[in-house]
Amino acid sequence: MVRGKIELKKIENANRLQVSFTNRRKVLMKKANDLSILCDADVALIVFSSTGNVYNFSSRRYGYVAADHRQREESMASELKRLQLAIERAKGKELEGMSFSDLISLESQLNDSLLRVKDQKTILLNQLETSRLQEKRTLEENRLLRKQIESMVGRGSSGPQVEPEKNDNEEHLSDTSLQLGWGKRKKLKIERPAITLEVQVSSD
Amino acid sequence: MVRGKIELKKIENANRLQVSFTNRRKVLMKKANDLSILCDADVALIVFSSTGNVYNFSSRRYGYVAADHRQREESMASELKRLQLAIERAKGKELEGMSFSDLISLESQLNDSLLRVKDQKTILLNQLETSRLQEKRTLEENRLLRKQIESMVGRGSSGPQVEPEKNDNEEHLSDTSLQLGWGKRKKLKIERPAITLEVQVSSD
DNA sequence: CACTATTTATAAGT
DNA sequence: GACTTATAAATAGTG
Repeated sequence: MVRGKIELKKIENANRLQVSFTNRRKVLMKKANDLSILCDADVALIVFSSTGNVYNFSSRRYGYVAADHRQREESMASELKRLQLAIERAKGKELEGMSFSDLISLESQLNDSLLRVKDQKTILLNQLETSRLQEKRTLEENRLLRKQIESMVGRGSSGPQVEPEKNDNEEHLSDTSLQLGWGKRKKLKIERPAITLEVQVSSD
Repeated sequence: MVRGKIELKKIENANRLQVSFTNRRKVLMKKANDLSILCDADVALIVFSSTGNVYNFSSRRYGYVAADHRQREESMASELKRLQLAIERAKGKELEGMSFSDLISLESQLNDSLLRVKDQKTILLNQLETSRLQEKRTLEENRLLRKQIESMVGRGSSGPQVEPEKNDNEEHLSDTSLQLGWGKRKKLKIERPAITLEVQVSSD
């Protein structure tokens, strides 16, 4: 700048500071704008003067508004806090501040939840049972078909015209059904907690 | 700038754009810094390049960090989503995608929660009982004190100096304990499902 | 990255 | 603020 480099420290003269602030702010905004246009960038700039004024620039090609951001972030933060508390309470923690009637409705909600979870378990198991039965039926059908073919071909042929590789299909299917369930049956059985009934009864 | 004014529109040559972006970004940052120091202002600047890079400057004299606002917002949003799902599941909804073992651990967690909630109810009730007893004791004490005063003053005084309206307090407390609980026990008891064991056995 | 011609930005004064 | 001026900084293009 003029008359030698200026040193990088706060301008003491309030008047000069104000003038410098105005000029530099305008230039900064302009350069931010130039950058965003010339170089296809998204730029957001917010300036608080020492007197408390706020100046804002945003290219907002992505709808970015610095001022809004604060608000949005704040509201998200509070929503997050709320949800975290709700979860803690659903886990049966942070219950200290709750009234008795709140506790009761929470308890009843948890009971509802338990029912739903158990229903879902039942649904899953039924699905497995169904597919196991279907698999069994398919296997039986296959067996019958193979028998039928054998009797049709008779002992006249030396090689199998219907390749036993068809078994591949069958095997694949049973593999799937195994994956889906029966390999885990025992494990599932073990993981049974026998506490539900006990808890419910004892608590009343 | 050089060779006549440049026009304010996106630089088409990708290479030149990149160079220009780098230079201009640096200058913009420097000027933001200069402004904040020289003019005692708070400046926050965020730049997203067209390639997705993020550059940030903040004087943050007010603790304001324009920094990865977007990133923070994104992570908050996903955290929010996660929590919302967790809550739905704690409520026993949105269970479709869950594996059987997940369902089982959810069930066991819900059982834990129930226990805790019931404990908390008990604690609350005990507290109420305790304070009710204490209240009773205080009343008794008051009665004795009044008697003592009466005997000290003798038959000289005509009206009661300690008002018997204190009874109000006691009634309020017992009302509360009634409101809070015992009317709903039966309802909770009814909500028992007996499906789990049956299902597990039949599936084997 | 360095150089260079030219435009911009700037402080101080009017 | 707006204009002026002397000088520093930034910039696009080039080597």
